Amino acid sequence: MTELAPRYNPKDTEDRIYNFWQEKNLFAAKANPKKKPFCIVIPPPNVTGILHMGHALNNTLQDILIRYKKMHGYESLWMPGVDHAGIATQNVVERELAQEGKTRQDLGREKFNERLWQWKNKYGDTIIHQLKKLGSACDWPRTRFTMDEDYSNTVKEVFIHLYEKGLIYRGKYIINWCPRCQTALSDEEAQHKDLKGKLYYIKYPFKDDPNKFVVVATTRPETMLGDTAVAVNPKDKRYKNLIGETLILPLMERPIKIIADSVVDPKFGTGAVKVTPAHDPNDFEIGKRHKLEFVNIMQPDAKLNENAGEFMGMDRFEAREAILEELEERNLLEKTTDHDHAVGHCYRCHTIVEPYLSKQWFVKMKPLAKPSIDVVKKGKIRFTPSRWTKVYLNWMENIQDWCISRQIWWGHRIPVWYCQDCKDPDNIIVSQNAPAECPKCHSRNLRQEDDVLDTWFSSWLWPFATFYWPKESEDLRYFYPTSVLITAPEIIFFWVARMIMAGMEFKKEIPFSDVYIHGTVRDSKGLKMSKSLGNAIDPLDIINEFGTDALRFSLIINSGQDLFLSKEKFEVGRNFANKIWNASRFVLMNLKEKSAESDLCQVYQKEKLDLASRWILSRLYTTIDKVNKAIETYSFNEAENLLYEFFWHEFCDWYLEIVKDRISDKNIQILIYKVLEKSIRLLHPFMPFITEEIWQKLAPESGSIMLQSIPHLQKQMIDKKAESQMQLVIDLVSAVRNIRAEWNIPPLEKINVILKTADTQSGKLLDENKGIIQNLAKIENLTIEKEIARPKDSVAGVVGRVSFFVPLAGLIDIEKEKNRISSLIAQNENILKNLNARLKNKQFLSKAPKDVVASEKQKSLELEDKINKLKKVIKELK
RNA sequence: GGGCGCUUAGCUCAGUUGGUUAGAGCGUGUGACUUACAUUCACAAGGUCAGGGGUUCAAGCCCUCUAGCGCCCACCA
Repeated sequence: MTELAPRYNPKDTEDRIYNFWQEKNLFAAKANPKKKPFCIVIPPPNVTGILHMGHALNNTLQDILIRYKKMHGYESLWMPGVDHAGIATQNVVERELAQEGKTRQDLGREKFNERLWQWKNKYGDTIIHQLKKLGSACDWPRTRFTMDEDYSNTVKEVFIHLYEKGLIYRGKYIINWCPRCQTALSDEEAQHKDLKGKLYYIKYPFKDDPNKFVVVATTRPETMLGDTAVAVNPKDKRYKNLIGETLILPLMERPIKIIADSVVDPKFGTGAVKVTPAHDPNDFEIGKRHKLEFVNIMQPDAKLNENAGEFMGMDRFEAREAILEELEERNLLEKTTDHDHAVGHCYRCHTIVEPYLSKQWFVKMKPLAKPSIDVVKKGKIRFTPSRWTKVYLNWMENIQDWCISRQIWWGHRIPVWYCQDCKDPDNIIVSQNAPAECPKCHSRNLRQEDDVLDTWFSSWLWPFATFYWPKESEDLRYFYPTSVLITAPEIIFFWVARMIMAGMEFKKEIPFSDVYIHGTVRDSKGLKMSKSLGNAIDPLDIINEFGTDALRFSLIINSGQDLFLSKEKFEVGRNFANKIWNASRFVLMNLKEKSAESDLCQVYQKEKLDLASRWILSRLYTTIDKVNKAIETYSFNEAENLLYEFFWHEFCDWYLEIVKDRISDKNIQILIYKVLEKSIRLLHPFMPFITEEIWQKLAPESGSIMLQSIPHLQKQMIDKKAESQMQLVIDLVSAVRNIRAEWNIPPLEKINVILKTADTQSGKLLDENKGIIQNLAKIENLTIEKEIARPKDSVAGVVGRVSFFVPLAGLIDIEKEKNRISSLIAQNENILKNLNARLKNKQFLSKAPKDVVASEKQKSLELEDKINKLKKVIKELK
């Protein structure tokens, strides 16, 4: 009754299967008091997102858990959504505009926003379609967007709450400024990269004696135009008596004072540091302490402004060169040395960011951090792998205030209005909706804050805002706190930590109990895979060539640490899928008794089963048990290894081969059917498409595989005795095959094998499984003797307590055989020597646990027996 | 400057709480159209577990030092 092609073809099945799931509404979940909830909120991909390997890994992991938990009886919800990704999206649309020769300013805020929405409506679903290609079992009708109306209201609500609590403030500070995106960034959004830079030593002459100097060292000479002091350490003897003296800032010819401040490190550079309060966070603090002037020399696009004198209009790096040239001309550049230092880069466009003085909005983080530190320390939220706990805590304990305002137009506009008539900059009106008038002067001339909020200021609300909080709902009560959050390491600060803080602040509860941090996807050289590096493997290409299940399986089996991927690595998954397919094909081909299922209980009576069947069932249930445990501990690669090993190397390589010649036996058919269908169910969370396709052939009447349960663990089927007995059979077959290969006996040429064992148990066991052994090792005649001399012209081996001989008239080379056996003896004697030394050691005997000692003794006896048998063989070899 | 991770077969990696003779996949070699699957099957070769020191009856695993690689954080201009 086979209907299966000889090869698995993912293209024939995947879209059809996915549609089938969707039509049957199998991804939907809702509050169900009869079941336990399991919920994952998706890390919302950017609306500009295009599926990359990181997404593929991240979402496969989530999908595995969602499907697994559903099949484990949970009400399993995967909440999907998309992030508006302020800067990234605005950049995309601005690039589009640039092609038309326009800027966003040309359009104006309103028109530009219309354009952004148009873009979103046209392209914003791309990533969702791609997630569907991956097989993601998200409850799609719930899909949320961080700029949906409800969601935006939640964001405003939260802003107002924090403002009223005194946790939001506005002020002029040094922030990270991206001159290309022309917006402020948070500390996390400025990524530090080590650059090979230079340290320039510049002479600042004394006002009173232009021939004498103080030399300062700087990496950014252009900022000297904004210097308003030179600072030295008060304890520095070299400069002590110069404190208070006046220098002339070269180029600007401005008098500046030498001041003393203890932050100056006397060991760095010359021990004298130029102070630029408007362009360096350190200097900003010094400036405040010493009431210095704050001279901003830059425009938002990093070109120098009117405060830069003759350098006005130059770009910052152009100015750097010009300034150095001029200093050199004037003989004020003492020297230049190489200097490696970390420089911040915009995480969206990779432009070097500028420390820039500007008025921004901030959230005070320390009060929010405290409860979030506690819940992790108390273990209410657990990180896996656990080492990330420390990373989280370290960041939380040193948390800085969060700059949340962005000078872009795509995002949640800050719900703040200023009265244009009050002329009081501190008169801030914070409100959900546009206020009608100024509460102080009743003027209607109000203006909303231009800035929008950091994208992460909306995504930190994700675990409850997606459920329409602050509205109460059954779903929110049922699914919150969610179960586990799965993400990449670099997202811990951006998102995970902040979600925990938001959860504790607004819901007074943790947002999730587990955080699983997966590795980074790298190429085979270890570089992070990215489009800009051109080293990315496109998951959709892999899906196209190998299939989605192959992509998923290969990714997960390589996960655990960082993943080093190359295209060839996806062959594992493809080959395994094909193996599953063909094993199923074989089973279905031979399954005549479809009704046989009803006889299952009878078949399952252990005492009625042959050894191999007891063995495969024991292996199956052991695997089920271990896979369950692996998933519960987030050891996904371990789970896949277990499944791979069991299905391929135990079920296919041994069991199916063993039963092939008895395939007409009804009970055998039932057994292979049952082992297969249980394996398919257990495999489903990992390889959803192929398992559904096969399931539809195995049990079409039952609906989708997604509605089935993970096979129930039946401990009584785990049979260690059967496993060790079967091992003897396997070892014997392998040993005979080895001899065939060793002596170049063609695979099809039948041979005779004589077993010799005084151990009646082994003898009986092997006799009972004679047929299997003969078949698998292609043996014509297998005879079992209690005592027999080595047959003439035979080679020998020892397995367990059994010797065996293979007569090979004419083929045997006595010397070769002698050497082979001798080296076997030597090998074993070596092991025995170590073992016996241990067993003679009084310390070992007294201190090691009894069972260890006992098993070592047992081993010693077995080895001795084996060596004796081998020695006997060699003796007879004459 | 702190913190973390990695170093195990030619390559990529597993290796639970310390307990046999350290495993897998790929690659390599040999053989096979034996077929549910050549995206297959059988067999094999290949490792002083980065190095030193320590704890222990027992160390790939625990402690310590060293070296190399990688990542993260940090205001040394």
